[in-house]
Amino acid sequence: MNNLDESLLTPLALFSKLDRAQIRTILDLATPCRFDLGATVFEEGQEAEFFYLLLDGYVRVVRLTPEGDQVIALHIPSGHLFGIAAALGHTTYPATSVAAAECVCLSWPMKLLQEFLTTYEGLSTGVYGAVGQRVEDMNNRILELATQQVEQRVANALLRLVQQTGHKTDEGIEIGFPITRQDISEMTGSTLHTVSRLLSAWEREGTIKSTRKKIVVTDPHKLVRHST
Amino acid sequence: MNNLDESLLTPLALFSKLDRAQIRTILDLATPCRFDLGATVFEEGQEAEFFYLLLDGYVRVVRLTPEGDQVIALHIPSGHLFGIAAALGHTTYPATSVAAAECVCLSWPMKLLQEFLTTYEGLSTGVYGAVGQRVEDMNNRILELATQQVEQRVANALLRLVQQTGHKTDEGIEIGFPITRQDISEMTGSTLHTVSRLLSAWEREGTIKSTRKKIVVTDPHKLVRHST
DNA sequence: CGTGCTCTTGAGTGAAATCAACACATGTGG
DNA sequence: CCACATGTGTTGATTTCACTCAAGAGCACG
Repeated sequence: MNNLDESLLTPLALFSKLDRAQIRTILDLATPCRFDLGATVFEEGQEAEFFYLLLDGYVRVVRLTPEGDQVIALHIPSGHLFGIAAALGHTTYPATSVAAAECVCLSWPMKLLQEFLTTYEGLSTGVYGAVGQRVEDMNNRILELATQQVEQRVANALLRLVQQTGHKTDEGIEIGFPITRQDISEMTGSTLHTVSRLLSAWEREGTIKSTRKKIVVTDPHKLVRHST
Repeated sequence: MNNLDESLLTPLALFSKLDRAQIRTILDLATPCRFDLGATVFEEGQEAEFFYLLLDGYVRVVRLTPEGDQVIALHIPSGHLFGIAAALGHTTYPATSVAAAECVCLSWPMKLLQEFLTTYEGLSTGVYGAVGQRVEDMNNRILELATQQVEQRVANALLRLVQQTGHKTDEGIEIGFPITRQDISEMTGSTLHTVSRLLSAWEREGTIKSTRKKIVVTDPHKLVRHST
């Protein structure tokens, strides 16, 4: 029996339909864990032993091609589940997960997932809703990759990052975790050179400010114009 | 009460865990329907009223960008469910579905989907397994679009079509429904001109044979070489 | 027997990758 | 504390892949 506080879960939309006792039960089965920036939570193809709830930080989901190119599939913000492969019939993880910032998580053995979903009616709606959200994101990503130019894709990627992870500073909205040109190129199917050129141009025209691993969007409206 | 024969569903993996009585019940709630080649089953954004089981034919799932570009997300082969938006928390269809060949379907009111999933334990595994399969496909598609050249993407698209819909003829394996260069370009984020050039080149080297709306792969191995 | 679709092919162009070189920051170990 | 390696970012020059533009040929259907 661990002593995790119920207030960890009660504010999360995912658990909003559960009562205190149910949350207590779930919490008592959880194992807390921490990951340093850059640490790997699990790798593509591994037996899917655990699923996770991200309490704080950001997790980056990446895939690797046989040729060695890396593609960033999505970023998970705190409060969301990840590694829920088994809910969709997988027994191995379909992608690698890496901590994009210091991360605090809870984990449960994968076999509990099916149990949770059937036992706690309210949970499955939320879980499958989240899956649906990700499917939609992926769909939009495909649309973008198939029809848009690199400039638009990079602008869209930044806008999404700002929207999902941004926090206000006195200069504008800053992306919530360290991110490199290389990372952005892997999110957009591009190269770090092209991304660097674009960001330089945008910095010159006053749309963003950027230092090493940090990007602040000062004029989101201009970015939106670049995105269409 | 309609008189649909139970043998429509019994061979399908999706229903393999249900007994005769359960299949009878489900079947009695179904409405059969037919779609001509090119007919629209439902459109993106519409209220999701029904979900469908494709008994025969092929359904093409397409999305439209604000700029009017069309992208083909995937093809549904017979025996599979489609329009199951509600299982992932959507109330509207996330994409448009068009008959890529003559289609025969069964349809059910969407509100029955939740009911079926909770009532028939064995069904939900299959349904979510299918969703997982599609998520994986989409993921691979993203990887392809982000890292591969047009030639490789077209080769992969053809291989997938052959695998999923192909049937043997005396010349090779033929794709199971009429398909144009334009269609292939919309599957690969390319243009009909580039696809035409590639197919011409492959025909010259003896990899495929193609006439209007028809493609026969005569040498799959060569195609595999073009795909990597 | 014209009127759309579908497909082909050539020529020119352009967006973004590649190639190449350097600048700057960060952290490490001697 | 400095020397050095490493990771990150910038920018120019060159190249190439695939798109755009353009024209025409073949087929299918009313």
